[in-house]
Amino acid sequence: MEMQEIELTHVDCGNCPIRHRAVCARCDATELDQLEEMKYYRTFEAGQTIAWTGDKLDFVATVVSGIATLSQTLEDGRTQMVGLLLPSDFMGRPGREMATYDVTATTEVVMCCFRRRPFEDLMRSTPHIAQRLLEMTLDELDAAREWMLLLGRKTAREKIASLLAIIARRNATLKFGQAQGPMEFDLPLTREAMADYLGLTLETVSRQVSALKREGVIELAGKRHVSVPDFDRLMLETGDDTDGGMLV
Amino acid sequence: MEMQEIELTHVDCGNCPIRHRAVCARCDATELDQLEEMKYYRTFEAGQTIAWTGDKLDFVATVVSGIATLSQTLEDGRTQMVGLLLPSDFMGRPGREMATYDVTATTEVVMCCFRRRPFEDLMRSTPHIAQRLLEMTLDELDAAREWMLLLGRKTAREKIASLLAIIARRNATLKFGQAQGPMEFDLPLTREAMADYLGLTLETVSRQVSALKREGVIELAGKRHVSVPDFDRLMLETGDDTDGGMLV
DNA sequence: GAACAGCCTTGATCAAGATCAAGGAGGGCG
DNA sequence: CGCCCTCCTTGATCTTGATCAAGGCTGTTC
Repeated sequence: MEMQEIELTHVDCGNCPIRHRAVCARCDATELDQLEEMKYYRTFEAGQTIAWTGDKLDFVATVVSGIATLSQTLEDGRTQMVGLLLPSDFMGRPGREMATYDVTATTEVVMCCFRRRPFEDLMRSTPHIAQRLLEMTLDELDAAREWMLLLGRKTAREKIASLLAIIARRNATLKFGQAQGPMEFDLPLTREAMADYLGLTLETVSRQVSALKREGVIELAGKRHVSVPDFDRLMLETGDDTDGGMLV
Repeated sequence: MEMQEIELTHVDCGNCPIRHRAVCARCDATELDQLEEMKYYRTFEAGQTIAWTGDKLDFVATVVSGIATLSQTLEDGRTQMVGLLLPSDFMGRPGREMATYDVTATTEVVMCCFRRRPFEDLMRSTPHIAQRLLEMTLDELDAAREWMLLLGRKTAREKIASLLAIIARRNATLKFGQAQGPMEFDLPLTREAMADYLGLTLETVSRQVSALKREGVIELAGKRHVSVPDFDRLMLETGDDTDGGMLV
């Protein structure tokens, strides 16, 4: 069966990724209509908690705009970010009632939501959806494993470089379809959130970012705006294999 | 649709988890027959590499017996284990040609394999399979995220305690259907493999295991045989929330 | 049973990153 | 404008786990 992107013209919400990514790849009009009827939008403010671990979560959703994080916390308050939701990412788990992570809006976030029950029903009657979700979940699993390598074996400097590379790449992909040229972007995370992502303290993040700046690997305008004059130079700092990898 | 375990009597390989877990949960005889025809077994010796990152991998498989690991390596050789395959776990990715991790047999391993192409075809025509694989993949993703918390935020001692708890629990589940009583098991991993799992060095693993033994949290017979006199006591050392968690 | 190999333990020292502490930059608001 | 608040930076010191090094245990091979 061949992948086939639908015409976006018959989608009233061009941004809504559940159509574009999770369903439309192999869709027909009927399915779209069903999804169309059950979807609704919610907006969360920056800093707002979308769900706490253990909360009942009666919807699944995709991020339309903004950035949200998934994180887990130990008894004594140490927290580790375990997922970063960018536009088009999927959130929630069909077949599970409870949230298993804290979900927090980092910026203002718009989500396209589907009530869980009807979505599950549709999933059962529409094989493409499970297949597409499987693909997306496998991609997430790959990303999680890349992240495990980072957490377990990289130095602080390599962690920072890796995070910058990930954001830069993802940004470039969103904008241009692929990475290219000198890159420039705003960090969507505070130093503390970066630390939670990387398993470091915020002081260490700050120091390493300063070091990369001092050495000309990156340039900073203000605290958040980053430009990367030479992406390959940055990649050298990540510790990653230069050829393989990056399949996601 | 209700889950429904098949009678294992009409399965010639009672152990083969792709039948039992990935397919049989919602199966009919026809599907079983198709799977039956395309499956074959392979045995790998302890220490043998099943696939290197980048290798062409023309099958998917489930572990029938033995233990295998997934790991990733940085340019300079630092390695991080990113997956542990125990009996009934699934390996390989429908829709992808290449292995993205090194897969290594830790003990002798028997796998029940399906050539990738026919399996993918079957998956397309049999929605249950994608749905079941999605469930399994989501479970793996949860486990990976739990693991990220461990790698990013736990101390060496907590890491060791967590690993022991995971193995103890998994072992008890396999044997009794759920955790219970005083637990006893053989470590399936060398100290070095444990270190790769936990993002530590083998020396640190050795020291922390010794410390837990010295303090009576665990008992050791030889280097590998562990018994846990009081599971709750061990859990206290993991740093985890005692109530929540462990949804997988 | 001696020699060897693989795996593990323990000790001494070192260094990366955490922790503790102080203060700076920018932005919103009275 | 001045105040406060959040976020960030930098310095000094401490701690955890890494690194370097030596040797022990167990099982296998000849």
